[in-house]
Amino acid sequence: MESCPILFPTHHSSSSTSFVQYPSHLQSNLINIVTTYGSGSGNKDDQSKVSGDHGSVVDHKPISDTSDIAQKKGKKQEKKMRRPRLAFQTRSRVDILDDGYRWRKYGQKAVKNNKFPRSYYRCTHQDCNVKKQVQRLSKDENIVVTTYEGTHTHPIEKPNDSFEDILNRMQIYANF
DNA sequence: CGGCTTTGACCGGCGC
DNA sequence: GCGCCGGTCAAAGCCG
Repeated sequence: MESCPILFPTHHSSSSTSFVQYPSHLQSNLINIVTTYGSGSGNKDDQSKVSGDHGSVVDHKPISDTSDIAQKKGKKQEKKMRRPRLAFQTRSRVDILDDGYRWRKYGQKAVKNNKFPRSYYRCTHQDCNVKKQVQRLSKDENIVVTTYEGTHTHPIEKPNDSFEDILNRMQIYANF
């Protein structure tokens, strides 16, 4: 996997097709980028009311409006905190890509159509609610799909060559 | 020792 | 209502 610098096109502009070189030490080659928005998945996120009580998780305040009761009937129309979701596929032998941020694994679940489990990570920051999930495709063991959800509210910790630029581009995509 | 991974339980949404 | 399915929690243990 080493010494195979792959280029991937950034298709943000219709005319100019820029390429970003992928460092070989990342042991991964970017294949595809898909940006979606959390319209379907609700932001149930942390209810902070588990049976374990006094969980005192992050004081994540929901976006409860004044007329939340009235909205409860309508619901699922707007709001839902459309946090941007960015998914990109890489051809890599390792699941965890060092993107410069520190992640804490908080779950691992097996999905139906894939024999490989999906890992859930969260950015280890107090105010940073960025999550990401990593999954390896069952069809191609070499393909790893990494999905980012949210936007970092703090600067990157370990700048990583081109990866920072890639992430920066992704943020641009995510915003609009 | 501290931070992180592991792992089963739990929970909410959705479909039957 | 029940069970599947995907996402999260949290106790315990691992590892530098």
